[in-house]
Amino acid sequence: MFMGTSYNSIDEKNRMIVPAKLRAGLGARCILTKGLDRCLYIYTWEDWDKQMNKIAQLPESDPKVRAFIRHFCANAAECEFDKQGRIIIPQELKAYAGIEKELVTMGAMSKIEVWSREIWDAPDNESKMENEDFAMSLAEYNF
Amino acid sequence: MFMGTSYNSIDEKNRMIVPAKLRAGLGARCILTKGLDRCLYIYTWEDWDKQMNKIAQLPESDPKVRAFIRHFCANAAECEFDKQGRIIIPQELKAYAGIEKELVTMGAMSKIEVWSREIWDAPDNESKMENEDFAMSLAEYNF
DNA sequence: GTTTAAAAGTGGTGTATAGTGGTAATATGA
DNA sequence: TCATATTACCACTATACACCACTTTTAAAC
Repeated sequence: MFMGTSYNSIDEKNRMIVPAKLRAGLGARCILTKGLDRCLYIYTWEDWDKQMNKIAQLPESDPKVRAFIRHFCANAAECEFDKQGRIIIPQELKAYAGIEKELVTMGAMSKIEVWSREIWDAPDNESKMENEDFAMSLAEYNF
Repeated sequence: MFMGTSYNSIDEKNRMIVPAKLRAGLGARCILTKGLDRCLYIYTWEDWDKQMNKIAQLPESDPKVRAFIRHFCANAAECEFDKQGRIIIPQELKAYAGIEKELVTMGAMSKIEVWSREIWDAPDNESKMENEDFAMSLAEYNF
């Protein structure tokens, strides 16, 4: 179970630190790919496998399903850590997430999300629930 | 069932004591996260786990669910006690609760609430209802 | 009521390691 | 062969963590 938030940066060689606490939950390698919002997902190898199996159940005749598969798989990169615990973010993914320098890494249950700090902190970021929204959602889901 | 109130302080290293009486009800570790008002919640690991399992059932394709997961996980910290029974409060949570030095810790049924003392004692603290007010409100729920 | 002892809470110090930046070596392509 | 890009390696710094010592409070016994 990944959780917690870290603020770090990416260097000119596109290396990013995976915070030690989160790193401990990944093995020797991990999968980096495009997320559903403007962020990147990091999966453990095992969870990635599960996701793939889930997706494999979807009907490929549906164009939306095909687009979904492309979104996930075409950009997936298998990453290994260097001795300092960093992975390299491919250009394509970096661009997709709008990452320039500062980034936010957060645990999100079975995966890790990586955001550009500017995008994450932006006032119009709908993915970031403010407190009242959150309280409302709690009621909605009978929490 | 957590009960009682304690007044303590946080030090420069963001360490706070979990009062011994409350600590006994938590195991070796606990979860610290944002509360609904301007306070923090401490959950037992078991309670947290239950909540997480509930959330894991929700469909991730729903943007609200994703935001929900982010709010829950990103703001949560798994805490372990040091030999003196203290936990470390992450910067983000400290800022959210407006904690500077003095804090109030109170048992609240299945969880523990942590408040900045200044905010808790403030005359405009709506969370601290005086008798007539809350008695009225409870009538609404047939209490 | 006073004394004693144990537990709870506070503060500080040193060490390990996480994170950052840079350099060297290897590979790749022109 | 040379220039560029990529990868692996190394070194430094700041922070976080574990440990220790002390103070204060609470409880208990005389």
